[in-house]
Amino acid sequence: MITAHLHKLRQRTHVSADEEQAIRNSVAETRSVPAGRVMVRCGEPLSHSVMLLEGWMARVKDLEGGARQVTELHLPGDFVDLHGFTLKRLDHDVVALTDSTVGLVPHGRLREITERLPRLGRIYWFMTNVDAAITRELVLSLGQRSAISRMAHLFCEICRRLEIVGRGTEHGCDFPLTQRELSECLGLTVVHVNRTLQELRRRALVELENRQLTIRDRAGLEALAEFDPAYLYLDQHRL
Amino acid sequence: MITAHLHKLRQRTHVSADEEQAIRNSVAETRSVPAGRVMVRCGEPLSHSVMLLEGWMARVKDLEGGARQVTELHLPGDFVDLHGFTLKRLDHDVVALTDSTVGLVPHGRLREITERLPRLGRIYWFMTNVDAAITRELVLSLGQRSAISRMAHLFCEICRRLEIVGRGTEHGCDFPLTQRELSECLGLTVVHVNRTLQELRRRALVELENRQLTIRDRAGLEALAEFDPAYLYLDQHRL
DNA sequence: GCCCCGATGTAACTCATGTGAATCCCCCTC
DNA sequence: GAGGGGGATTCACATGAGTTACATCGGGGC
Repeated sequence: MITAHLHKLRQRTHVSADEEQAIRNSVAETRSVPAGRVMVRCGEPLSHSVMLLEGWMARVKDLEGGARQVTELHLPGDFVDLHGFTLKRLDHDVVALTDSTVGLVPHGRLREITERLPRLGRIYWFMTNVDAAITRELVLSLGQRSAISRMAHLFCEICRRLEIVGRGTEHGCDFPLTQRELSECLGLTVVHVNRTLQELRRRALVELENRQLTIRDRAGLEALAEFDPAYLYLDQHRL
Repeated sequence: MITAHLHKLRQRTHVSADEEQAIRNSVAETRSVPAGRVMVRCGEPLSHSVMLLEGWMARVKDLEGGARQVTELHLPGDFVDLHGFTLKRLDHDVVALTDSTVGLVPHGRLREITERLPRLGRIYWFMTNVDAAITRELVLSLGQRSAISRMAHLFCEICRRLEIVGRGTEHGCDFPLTQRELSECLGLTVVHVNRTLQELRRRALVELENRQLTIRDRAGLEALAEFDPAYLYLDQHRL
């Protein structure tokens, strides 16, 4: 269950047996979460962090008029609120997009890790910095990329991130979001998401049907998106 | 010189005498940097982090066609690339927007801090997480706020952040960006920045002249922006 | 088998923002 | 004080994306 998380870490750096044991011991409890549930609520005091074992979640920020923006999508193996360990409360909600399974990690255990296994502490610091890099790339998308390039970029990113945890291939992956949720990720309206999706299909780049993403022309898609995975920091790091 | 940085930290948490000493000792060298210089270049291997002592800098990401997006503005007291300590290379450039002074902090000394002063390590982890929160708020702006609300939000944020380090008041602050740079922060064209600026002036909310920002109606500005400073985490934290 | 309801698909029209110039205005320099 | 250059401003026009309104599809409940 926790293997996705370990895959994700080992993609980026060595994890010793000691460190792996500490990670396993850090999960105090696992829980099922139904789709739609608010897993972590904006502003509430936090005493543990949530490791996503199975399913998809999203960090969302709302505006008064009802507008909603997804700030980051979370896939199996991600900590959805590791930053909550130092921040102690979040500036956004975390909601389950699908039925999910999570592991709860008490902040006390994370704190011990920073005291007893400073290297593992740096690994987790690193992982929050990778989250931040993903968010910066989204800023670039929202600020400068056209709707179609933006959507292409999201597909490239998600598929690549799923590959790492053994849930996607170069030809596609599960993609359980509705067009409404997709629109909240991309800063577009549902109608325009629909148009853009059709344009991607018309250009024979991707197909999205039945919550399944099929990539027909990966090179073409990545070119359209100007996708460069460097910001995911997928190579090995000394930490 | 380093006082802005200490102010910024002490706004958020207690810093002991020991910790303060470690911070002061961490700066190996100070340097002057002219406006326009690329301080840290995307992708280059890093061996130290840069603390901004005086002046403004920006993290920028470029697209092939020449489009450029600022992902975060940096003010005196900020580390511009503390995340580089764990990432080892950046996914963006850092450029000086004004003549600046910086302190260089070798990664070795940061590493020692995580080993010998784990609490100070957590404080710095916390600070990178605050940077990430600022970036998330920008995602919300770019994805959902209108041009005028987006610009109002930026003014609210910058002024508040400058107040903390003693360089702004509730009535305004220095604002040395050109309209082009402003457009790169907001994901707008220069022309539309100009229009929007005039609309803000017409509504008697702010005035921007001679690189000086004057806030005429703070409550009105914050309402227009839906500005809630919670995401800056300005209260005291136990770390 | 039928009804609901959410998700998806389409079309027509509107509007915020982008494009591409031209002009103006300082401020600097020679 | 003539010339130059970057920034600011303005205008006319183009367009990508939003809005509104409806039609269709498809699965789940009864």
